Amino acid sequence: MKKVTISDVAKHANVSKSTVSQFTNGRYHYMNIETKKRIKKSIDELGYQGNFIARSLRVKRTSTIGVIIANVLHFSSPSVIRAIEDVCNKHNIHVIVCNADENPHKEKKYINMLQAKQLDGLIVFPTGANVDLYKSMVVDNYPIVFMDRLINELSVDAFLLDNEMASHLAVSYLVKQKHQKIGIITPPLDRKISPRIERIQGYKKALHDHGINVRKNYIGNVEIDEVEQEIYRMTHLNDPPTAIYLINDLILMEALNYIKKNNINMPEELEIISVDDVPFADIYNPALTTIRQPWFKMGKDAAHLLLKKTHDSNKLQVKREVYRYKPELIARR
Amino acid sequence: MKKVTISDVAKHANVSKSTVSQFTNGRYHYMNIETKKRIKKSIDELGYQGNFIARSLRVKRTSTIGVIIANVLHFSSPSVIRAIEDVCNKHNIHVIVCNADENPHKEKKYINMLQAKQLDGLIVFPTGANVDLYKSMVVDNYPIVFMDRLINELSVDAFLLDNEMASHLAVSYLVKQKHQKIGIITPPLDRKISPRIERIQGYKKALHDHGINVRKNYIGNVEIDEVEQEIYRMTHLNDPPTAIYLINDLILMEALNYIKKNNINMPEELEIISVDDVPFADIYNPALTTIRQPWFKMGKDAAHLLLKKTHDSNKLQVKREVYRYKPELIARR
DNA sequence: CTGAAAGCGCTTACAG
DNA sequence: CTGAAAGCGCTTACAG
Repeated sequence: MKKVTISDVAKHANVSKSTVSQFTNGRYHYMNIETKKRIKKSIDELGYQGNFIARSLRVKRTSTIGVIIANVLHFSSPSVIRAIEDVCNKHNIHVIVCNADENPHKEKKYINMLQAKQLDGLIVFPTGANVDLYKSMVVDNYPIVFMDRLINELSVDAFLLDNEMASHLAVSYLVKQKHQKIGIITPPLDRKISPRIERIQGYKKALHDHGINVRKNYIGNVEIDEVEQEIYRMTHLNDPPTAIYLINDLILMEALNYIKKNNINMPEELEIISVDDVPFADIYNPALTTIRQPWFKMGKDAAHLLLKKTHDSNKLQVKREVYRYKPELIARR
Repeated sequence: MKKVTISDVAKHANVSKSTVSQFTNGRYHYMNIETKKRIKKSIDELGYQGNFIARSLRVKRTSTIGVIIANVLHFSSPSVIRAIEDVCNKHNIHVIVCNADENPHKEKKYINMLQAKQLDGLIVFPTGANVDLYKSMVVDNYPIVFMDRLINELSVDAFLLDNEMASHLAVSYLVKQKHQKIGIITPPLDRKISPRIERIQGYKKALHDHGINVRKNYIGNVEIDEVEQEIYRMTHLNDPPTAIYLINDLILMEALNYIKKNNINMPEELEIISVDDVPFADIYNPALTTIRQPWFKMGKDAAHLLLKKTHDSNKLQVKREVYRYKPELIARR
């Protein structure tokens, strides 16, 4: 597996490495047609393939960006990744995807790894920790963009759902279905992950707008493996909620599991609604009402902005921009 | 965003680049303790982070492998990827995942890209085309391993399901449920994608073993967007099948869609079984019986073998190994 | 229109 | 125990 290098091509075509390089980089407007032909022929005959690593070292640009997903288990991951890849492909930029698994240590490891690999920029769904690490990246003016989550101390552009509106859609839908006793389940709030906080706030605000009192009992902030027992707790209150708002798809899965195992009649005995559409929402029995995030659009926009940043990385970021996207209610019954 | 290099560290610590390099590579058994301390201090003070690209160029090893998935829409993708990443992480190897989208052109583009990036090896779910490209990789003794699919002309190790057994499990299960009229739906067979072919063969063989005649009418090989009309066709035959074997999860999704839209009673009016477990099989109403592939194990094994190959890439492959994995029936009713 | 030279940031024999 | 030198495979001013 001996590799053919630019020197081999140069020798074979009887020109200098410089000339071959000009050719492979498409700068041959002024090149003798014979030279061009000879180089082309040599490349084909030798099966020459450029060494991207060597090129990157020289030009100080890897034409590669990284994306760090907080948790790939979300059903939305493929769409976001796909959207990012689509725009990057068009610009001949490669994408490396990493899964932080909601684990700040993993997140940090990946960031260090990606920086060591000299990636041109990063799109990240931050776990919420590693603030100092991000801060130093901001100071270095390293191109970076957040998705889904906001970190207040950091001046990093972010692409997010209008979470308050999402909660408003959810609560209003349930109220319209004659529900007044509405619970909510979110993952833990300790790491101050913005969508969780904002969705809870939105939920409280929406209840208020509908003249419904917030009941502490109806609010659950629990780990994913405690969701079932949390639903058990809520549904076994003296005056239990008749509907529960689940703030993401993973919680939805747990809820469906509980509902099924306990033969709960949905929606008669318990109604649910969740943020993030799932691929089986349509075919489920009964069909699931969800609130869709425009992930594909968000991914595209984030990628575009990041690519722009990688090109004018000299320009210092003046102020953080936060792009909010409208959620969409998909009422399926 | 001026980068700190090894030279900066050397200057700052008053040693040579060689010595810094020895230090960062952990070869400092013989190093003066003072020198070690000075270097450590300089690295910390300057915030030095090695340039992986430069290192890769020098050592001719990127410590990175690629995986090309034929179609990430399969629900199994996360597990396989996760398994591969787990073993690679343990060996400090990075992973780049690409999605060929069942598109041979994309597949080719990605392979070229990954080779240009000097990846140490590839795990691929081949689309079935690009045989010549793979052939040249085999000739070059480039480390590569196939998953899920086999290409007969190519001497590439492969990790696959025992597809015949999967079909046997499916058919036997249905027969045990008193079905004698059993259909099958697969994607198109033109590209000779081995699991499709083998599952059909296994289906025929299993029917035969149960003394049931194969009926041409009961076999559908169609594109994913034609699955619904194919089910329509089969269920509207004079003597329609009472059960259908769906050979993958994407076909299952379409089938469920059809069944739901047409208010078909499952399993009374039509029973189904499918290969590849889906995340909602348990919570679906009614629960879905599936045939599980040990994707996690397959991914781990494939990664281990590939890493091994990247280390003795001088050893010429003598003969292709095909590793077959046992499917597992998950009867959920 | 083409080539010689320098250099990107590392590592690795080798010398001392 | 430490350093000078060569070189990985490219690209890019610059000279001619």
